[in-house]
Amino acid sequence: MPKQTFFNLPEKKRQTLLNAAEKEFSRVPLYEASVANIIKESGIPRGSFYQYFDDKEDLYYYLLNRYTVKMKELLLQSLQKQDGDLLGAFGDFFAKVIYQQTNERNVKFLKNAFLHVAQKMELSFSRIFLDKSHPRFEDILDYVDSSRLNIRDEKDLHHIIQIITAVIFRNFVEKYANNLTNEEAAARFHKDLQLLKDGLYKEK
Amino acid sequence: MPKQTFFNLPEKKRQTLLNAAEKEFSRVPLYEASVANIIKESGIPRGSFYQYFDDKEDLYYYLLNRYTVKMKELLLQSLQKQDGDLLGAFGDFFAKVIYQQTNERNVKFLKNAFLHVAQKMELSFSRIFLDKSHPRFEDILDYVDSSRLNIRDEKDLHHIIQIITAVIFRNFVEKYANNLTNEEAAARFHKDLQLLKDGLYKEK
DNA sequence: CATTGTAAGTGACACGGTGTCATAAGTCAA
DNA sequence: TTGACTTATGACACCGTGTCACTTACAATG
Repeated sequence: MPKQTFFNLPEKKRQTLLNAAEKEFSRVPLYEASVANIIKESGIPRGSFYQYFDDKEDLYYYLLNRYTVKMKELLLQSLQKQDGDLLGAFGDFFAKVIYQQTNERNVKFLKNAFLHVAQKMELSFSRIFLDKSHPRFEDILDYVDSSRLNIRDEKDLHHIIQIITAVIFRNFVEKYANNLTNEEAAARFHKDLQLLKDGLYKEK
Repeated sequence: MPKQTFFNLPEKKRQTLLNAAEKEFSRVPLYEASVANIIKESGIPRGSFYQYFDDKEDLYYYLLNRYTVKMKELLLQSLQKQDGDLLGAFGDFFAKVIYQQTNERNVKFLKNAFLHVAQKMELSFSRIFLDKSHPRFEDILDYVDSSRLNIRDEKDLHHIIQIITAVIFRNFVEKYANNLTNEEAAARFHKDLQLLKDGLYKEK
């Protein structure tokens, strides 16, 4: 978190700084962004910057957090609008976020946030399952028994693979982030698979 | 991709370099890793390193790709073992990966790979929905109509939220990575929600 | 209003990492 | 032996980070 000193700053100076930061983080992802650019843009001396923030990341996650707070607000609205229907609310929420981002800078900021994270790593990971150019194996989809799946065409199958990839990925993250035992991690993932299989909603 | 020069190297030298690289990338995530350490460890001159690789990332993704190739092999085995049962295969696969990683260096390499990516960003994102300390709002779960959901207890609800978070996150990534139109992105996400709702499997 | 103590501001600088480039060394065929 | 090409090498220019000794601002106090 930014230091108290930062919050004591006159409104205008603080805004100038945040503005310059948002500009820089919209230009490039976190690890390519530089404090040098932010202070040049905002005219803040280098020493002052480090008076306010521990480092680049400190400022970045402060900004990101402001975005997520707004998102939470949107999700809540969606939930109320949809009378507590969870998936309906998420659908509404997703649309709201993407349609509402008309400010180019916001779009780029979010783009960098989502991409930096995922582009290289998760995409490389999901390529395991979908990329036909991956060496040594025929397309893995040939081995899937589609007859048991709730799908109409190949496109649906891709959706299913995407969903499972996202979920298994998150399970790996959780296991490693929280140092779960193998048993605990396997149990959690099994539960997720069960829910995916049967559906998140009760049968009508 | 590494240059041909790298593959022309004598086996031993190449192994020494890859070994040093894996050690460094196991020690810290990609953006904290340094070429300096890798060449010090392997005794390769700096100039040579840049003869073989464009940069740090070039080498990193080459290593990561070797991991994913192994994973693809494992997934294929699981699929065959489970007679094409998709979710069964993924369950088997997940267990195989986590139980099989007994080499401490491998574990750390994967840990850094999964975490670097996700820890900060996606966790910050999922906190929107789960973190009670997030400002300004009562716990969002209070607004969810649980009666429609296929759950027995609060733990199940958390699983459901985790699943949806993973899927919506991936949808944001796809939208921004591939510059999907809002309509296309919304349609894809809607399809995912439909699948989640009804379940990935046909009813028995 | 001078004094003094505390908080904030500042920029030069030491440090460390990156990628390049001029030069040296190796290889091989004529 | 020579020439043409490929590979090896490490010194170096460049750039960004975070710190620190010093300055300035400001508020409380006698």
